[in-house]
Amino acid sequence: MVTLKQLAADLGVSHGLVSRVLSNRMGNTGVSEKTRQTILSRAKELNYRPNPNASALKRGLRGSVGVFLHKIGAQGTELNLTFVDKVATCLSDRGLNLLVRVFEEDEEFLTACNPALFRRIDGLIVAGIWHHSLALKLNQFEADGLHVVTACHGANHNSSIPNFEVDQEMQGYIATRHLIEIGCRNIAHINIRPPRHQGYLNAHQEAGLATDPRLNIDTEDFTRQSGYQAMQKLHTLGIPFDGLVAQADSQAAGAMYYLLEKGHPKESWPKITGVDDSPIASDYCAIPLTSVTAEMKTSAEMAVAAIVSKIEGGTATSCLIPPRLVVRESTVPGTLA
Amino acid sequence: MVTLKQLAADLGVSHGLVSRVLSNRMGNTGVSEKTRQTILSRAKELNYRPNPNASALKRGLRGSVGVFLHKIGAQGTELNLTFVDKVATCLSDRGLNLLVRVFEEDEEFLTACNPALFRRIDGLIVAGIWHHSLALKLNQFEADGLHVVTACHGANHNSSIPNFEVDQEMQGYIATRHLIEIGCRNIAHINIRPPRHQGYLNAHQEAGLATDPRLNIDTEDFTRQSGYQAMQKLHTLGIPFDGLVAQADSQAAGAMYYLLEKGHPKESWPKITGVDDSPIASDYCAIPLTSVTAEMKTSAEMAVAAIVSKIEGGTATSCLIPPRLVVRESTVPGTLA
DNA sequence: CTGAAAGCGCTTACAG
DNA sequence: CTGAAAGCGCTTACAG
Repeated sequence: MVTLKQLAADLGVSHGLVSRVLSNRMGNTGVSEKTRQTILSRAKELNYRPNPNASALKRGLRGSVGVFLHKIGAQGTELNLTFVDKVATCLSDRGLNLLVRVFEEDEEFLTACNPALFRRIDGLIVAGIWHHSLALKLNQFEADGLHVVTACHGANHNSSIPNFEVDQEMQGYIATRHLIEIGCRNIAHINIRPPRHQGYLNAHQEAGLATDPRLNIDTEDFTRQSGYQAMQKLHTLGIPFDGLVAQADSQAAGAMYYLLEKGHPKESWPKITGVDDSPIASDYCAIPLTSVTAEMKTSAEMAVAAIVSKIEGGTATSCLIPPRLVVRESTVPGTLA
Repeated sequence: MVTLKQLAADLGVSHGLVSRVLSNRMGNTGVSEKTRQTILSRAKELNYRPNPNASALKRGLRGSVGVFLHKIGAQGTELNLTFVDKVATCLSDRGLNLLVRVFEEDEEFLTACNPALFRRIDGLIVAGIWHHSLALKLNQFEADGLHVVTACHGANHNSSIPNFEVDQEMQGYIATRHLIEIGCRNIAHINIRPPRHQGYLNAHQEAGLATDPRLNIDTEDFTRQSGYQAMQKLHTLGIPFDGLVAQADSQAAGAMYYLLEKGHPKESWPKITGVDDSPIASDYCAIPLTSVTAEMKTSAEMAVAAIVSKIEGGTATSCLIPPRLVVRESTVPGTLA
């Protein structure tokens, strides 16, 4: 557990110099390259790490970043854990601590957002679903001097707060394009988020195909139940279709469950896609589900980079992250899981 | 953002006194009750919070606790997120930071356990599955002066490291007792963890019932697939049974899926129980599943209390946490979800 | 090109 | 009963 002073004494230079060299904040100070190298290599040898508490104290920082998570995704998707894990690792790599809170309801969020908490963090990453009252709150935090970035779905791009979310329109688009490419010509849609629906429409337009509005089923939430009911409605309609774009793995699971329960042989099922690429897709669907990624890791990385930049006085701009398609049995039989 | 000195100046006393009063560490110091109350109330009014960095620095602590999570439970159970969330809240309430890492493989764990990390934490909470090589590693950390507690399943109780886990024998016991109470007399068992199996046996013995060893199906893992295959084996055996104790919600889900796929009417299904009380039980089973809790929140609370106690120079002892039964449709039709 | 010194906000042994 | 003072491990403006 070597300290700066011990390291400096060992090297025979002042600890101020060592600090400046190691943190690469030389200011008006100069060093010979030789001394610099000696300091760097000895620091490595002795495994020196600055004490984050002392550093933060001196620099007037807290050394922690808050990560507030509104639970998103249907239960069981584990999107949240993936996000937290990645944020934690990225922050830790930069010597920052993490203050996590997970919320199910807005009220809990507001309670947790108290002055006591804000005394302990330099910045706040908020993840979940974007909505107007949340944005107002966050703008107020910014005005009070707390740096904020979001990794929220459906963010308003006019907001001055940088946001990092997957491109939902592209999610709808690549799922639909995939179905078209493998030969589907009548593709139903379990609809809830307009951007994803737009992607569904765009893929059809690009391929010169018409969409049948009757095959679009609006739903209220991302539960398995809503997928089940949507499939039931489609079935009742009686219009044949050979593809189904669901907006969540959980909904796709519910749709498959309906088909299974009603005894439809699997060979007769439409080709189905989901969204999230969650354990539900790989393990909890009747047929392993082709799905579009939610890019939680990427948004975590970007959110951390952005909050760090803001804390250090820099800037950060929003980014819409492109998703990827993960092909499984539900659209291409014989695919290895 | 009031500091100790500002608060002291406002009160007209020395900041040393304020520190001692607020932290309740009076040592040889005395204060009149009146002064004490004045200090306390003014601190509250001004919303004073000690700077955790300064406090930790002075006290020779790091102010952070590591939480290392070996992913446990089948995917989709969200046990891990529940645990992290609770640990985070408990630590935060005590002014401690959190350094989370989530691991899937032992190797990642070992890589993360490096000196650089240990410079940043006062203690380590390890959650996941207990195994011997892990224990050796943890004992070594303890020897190196890092405080460790575990919240691991299947811990060896001879270990000197305090462990907080749900009572697995009781999990098997209360699930089985419940089935016996509602009238089941031939109860199959999807078996993987010996303690849970022991609980299954104990419940029978207590009720004066014999168990049929042929209805015990050994499995290799907690996946849905293993539950599916176990149900298939039971079906092939042809021995009638009216209850089924699965050792995980995921296995129960797989067993139900088999029954559904083979077209067995739900009325003819055995009464089924799971373990974990996860979203799988409530949302992803063909029938909402009666399940036994994993008590992740309680073990998180206990682990935090224990690590804090150790850091502050106290002691901590292991605890086996009693689980609870959550009754749903799969054993008592008509139960509200 | 380099070092001495002040100070971040606390805690606590010590002196009165 | 109470306060002045040293010092935790850093960073950085300043003097040489």
